[in-house]
Amino acid sequence: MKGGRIQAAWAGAAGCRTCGIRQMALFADLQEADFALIHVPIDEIVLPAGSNLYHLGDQGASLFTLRSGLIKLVQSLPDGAQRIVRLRRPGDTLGLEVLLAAPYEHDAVVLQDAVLCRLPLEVVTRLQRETPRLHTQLMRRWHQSVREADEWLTGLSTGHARGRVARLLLHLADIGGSNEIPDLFSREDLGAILGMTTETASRTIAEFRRSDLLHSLGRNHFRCNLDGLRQLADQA
Amino acid sequence: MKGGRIQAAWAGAAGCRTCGIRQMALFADLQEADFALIHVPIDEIVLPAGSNLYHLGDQGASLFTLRSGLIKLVQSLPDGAQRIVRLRRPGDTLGLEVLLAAPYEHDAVVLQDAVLCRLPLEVVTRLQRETPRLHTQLMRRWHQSVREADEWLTGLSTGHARGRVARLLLHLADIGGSNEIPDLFSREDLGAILGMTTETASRTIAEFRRSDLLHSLGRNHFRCNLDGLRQLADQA
DNA sequence: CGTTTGTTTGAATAGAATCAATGCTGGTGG
DNA sequence: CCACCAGCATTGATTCTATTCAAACAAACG
Repeated sequence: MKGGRIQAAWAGAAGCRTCGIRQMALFADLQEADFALIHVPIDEIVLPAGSNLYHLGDQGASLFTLRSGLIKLVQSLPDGAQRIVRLRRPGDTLGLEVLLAAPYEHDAVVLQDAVLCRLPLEVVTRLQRETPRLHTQLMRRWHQSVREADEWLTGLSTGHARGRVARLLLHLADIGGSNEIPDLFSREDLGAILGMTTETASRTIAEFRRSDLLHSLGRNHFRCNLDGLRQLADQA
Repeated sequence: MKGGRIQAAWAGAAGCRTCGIRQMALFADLQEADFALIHVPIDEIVLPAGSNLYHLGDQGASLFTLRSGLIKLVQSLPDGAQRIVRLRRPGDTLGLEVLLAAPYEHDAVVLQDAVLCRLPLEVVTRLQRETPRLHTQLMRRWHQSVREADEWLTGLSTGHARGRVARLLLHLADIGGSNEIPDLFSREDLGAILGMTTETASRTIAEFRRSDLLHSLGRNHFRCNLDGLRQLADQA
């Protein structure tokens, strides 16, 4: 968890035109002619869970589109504690800050085996210069980051532990589109998302299980009582 | 503080070309020719402290540049509590979300008498379409919002009350460029920024005063011991 | 001058952090 | 195949912190 450099396995140049997730990615609105502007191959990167895509402070020259898997963006506090600031899911873009010549602002750590496309800065800036069709998508991505950040602040960092955990679970269920939450996070990660200790996260989950708000389906895999959680989320 | 509709006093069309704060605002990079693209007058709006620039959920048709004053962006929680999510200072842009046809995502409440320029959506979208010189500034603004949001999450919503208050005070001093903090916030606002009760905010400030970390210069106007605060901020 | 609004302070309670120990699980190597 | 080990997760006991409810105070305002 500490060491972590990029353990990338190059998996060939991606075919953006025929990309299966393009409609949900940064290049969604590009048209046939626009692809001619891409003069550099778009690499595909495969990273195992636990590895790092980039580090806070690195001066990067690439953005990334996450094709599959799950990545956490982490910032460290002065006292050494860590806080997970956002999650990136398939279709999301990582490293937008390099468009402003800024270094990466987080540690990007893989939670579930990830496949990404590496978009060289020059490709994106060129497209940005030549075609207006990238602008909207770029703004959409920025906007989504801001929205998610605000939501984490108000929903996941405010109020009592029970309410925060409940809201996170609902959020995850909502994303997954069912009332099941797959084995994504360690208790430590839960704590780092919610700004509480591992122990409190564990205790709260245990309490939810006893109150039949959660039902274990395996290691950290749950089915949840959405209505019950919603009630907690809205009050506490 | 509750009522609040826009109590705008129209103060004439602003002359963007000769604007005193343009170099720090959204239109910083525009050139002479670009201004010809602005076919609608840019109104100037004056709002007194306590009034509302816009409300969460309003379907807006304008962005705003804050020329002077201070504005808080507030989101309400399901249980009725409020959380201040960001502050906007002179030079900042408000309402970027309307570029994506989204309704305003916060209540924008004036903390210090404010003067703003109202930028009609059509003006900004036209400039965006016709000149590349707006793109960088737009991205800079989005980027700054994300950065600020992340900073609030890690710095102001994590750890003990003392550390959070200390970090906020340092942040304010840093912005002001001195070790003095003017009378900006009520205790209630401090609580809403830091995610704690008014009482805890009050107690913490009182404690800082007793420990000579703060020295009262008036109502809520302080001189602060930066080194002492830094020590608290880094550990707690 | 009384009234309102915001601040401070107090006492009691509830909540979360901390410190420490135990349990569980999956992986490794004998 | 089994025994052991390492890494999480859980649980308990205690301490510390923040919230809550309530009251006193101060300043600002009509």
